[in-house]
Amino acid sequence: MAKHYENYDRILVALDCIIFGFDRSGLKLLLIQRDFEPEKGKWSLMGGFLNREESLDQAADRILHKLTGLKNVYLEQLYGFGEVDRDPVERTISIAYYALINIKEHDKELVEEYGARWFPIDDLPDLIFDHSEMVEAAKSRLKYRASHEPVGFELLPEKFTMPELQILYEDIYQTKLDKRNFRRRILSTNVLNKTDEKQKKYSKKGAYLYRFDHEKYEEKVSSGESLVFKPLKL
Amino acid sequence: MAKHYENYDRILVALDCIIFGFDRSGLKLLLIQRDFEPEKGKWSLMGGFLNREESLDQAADRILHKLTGLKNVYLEQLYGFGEVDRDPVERTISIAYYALINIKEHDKELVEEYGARWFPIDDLPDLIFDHSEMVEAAKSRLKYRASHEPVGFELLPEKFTMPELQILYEDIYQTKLDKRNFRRRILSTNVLNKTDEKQKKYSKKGAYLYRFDHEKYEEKVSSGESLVFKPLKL
DNA sequence: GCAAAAGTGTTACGAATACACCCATGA
DNA sequence: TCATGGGTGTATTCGTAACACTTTTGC
Repeated sequence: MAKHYENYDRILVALDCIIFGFDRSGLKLLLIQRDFEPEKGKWSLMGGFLNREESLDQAADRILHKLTGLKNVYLEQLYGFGEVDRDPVERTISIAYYALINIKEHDKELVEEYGARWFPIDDLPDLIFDHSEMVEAAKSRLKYRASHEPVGFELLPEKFTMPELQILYEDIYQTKLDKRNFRRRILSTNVLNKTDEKQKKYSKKGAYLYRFDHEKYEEKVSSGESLVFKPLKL
Repeated sequence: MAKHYENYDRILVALDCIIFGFDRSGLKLLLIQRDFEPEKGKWSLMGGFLNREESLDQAADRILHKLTGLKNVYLEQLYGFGEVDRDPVERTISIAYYALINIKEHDKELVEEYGARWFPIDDLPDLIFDHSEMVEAAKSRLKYRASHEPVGFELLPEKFTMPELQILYEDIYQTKLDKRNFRRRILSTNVLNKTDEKQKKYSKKGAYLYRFDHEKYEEKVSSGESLVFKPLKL
């Protein structure tokens, strides 16, 4: 620690958000098209700069809100990217955050205004600066997180079917999972409530809708039960 | 992302190092006594500020070197701490790094010069600012890391005994481990070489010294073997 | 009646755990 | 000779993985 603070460099602190969404066709990322130089026209993560009077978390929230119109979404700090030449304009560091949002709920007008688009996680365009690196880090963090905590539900609507949940996990883990083993393990956590409604959009037979039970989950966690959402060994 | 960079705040970026060491008596942390206001005389992590012309990793390296005299040690970025009022002097954010060093190898004179001291991990003094939070984060990251990769060896001398290795893991995981199960699992990874030397300092019988085989480990990793250093379920 | 997706149980294997005694040596 | 820490093997349990057929219903 320094004796005085006067002689040190003040630096631009950026924040970049990796925004995950999910629908039946798979896991997706929300990207914007940069409308200014450098790298104008190229795809990038939604970002912004830290203001002196807000915390890192608040700044990330603000930036996410600006693009999606959403508040109170799952948002976790990922990593600080700090190569000297990461931004050609000026020395910056960037703290990357990743968000899990319900893809149905974001503000489509805002997204349009920003020239943003959802991309399938396995078919992303080239990104500016070190943003691809950030995305890779986010994917692997999500993998880890999803196998320890029920974050998957952040990406789903309130009611969802088992096949949907399975597609989500398969996309997160990038593997095929066995239907029977998957159901058994997910249901054995005892934090899903089966409704008697059926989702008939995607099949003739229809699939039962389930709801994640936050209270039951919190109960289990606080009673020290180690709840693991690991539908396969990784 | 902003249209222009001019109108944004430049901010002090600090780095703080959680420095782990280990000897027979357990896992330890190297702390310094602040010799300037605010919080003069209180214990704190070793820290410093990011210079414009160095990366975050380089800055962390530099700061660690300044206190320990060591280069090329295990150093991993932990988390960015960014509450508005975390430092009463001026708005700063701090990127915390944690280091695993061989406690025998650091420069004792430097450490003395800084008024630094090793504290047992379970008997730490109060720390300034948000440094206790950083330490907690480092402990849990180390736990995670140690169960997935052989980082424990970073904390040990080149040759070490099974009982020593076990004490280390017990300290990291904060549990007692079964001797037989521990040995079996560690040895089953096949990346330790037994020497025929015995360490007789701590027992009459003496304990065999082992060496970690970096090449064998890299081989296994790159051949896709999923090597797990998890001596118990957590 | 058939195509398409949803739903359901059992067996086998391997990993994790629990557990207690003998060994070597210096004092 | 005895106290101290080092070293060793087996049986059991539990979780994970592999695997195939029946159900429902819209067309």
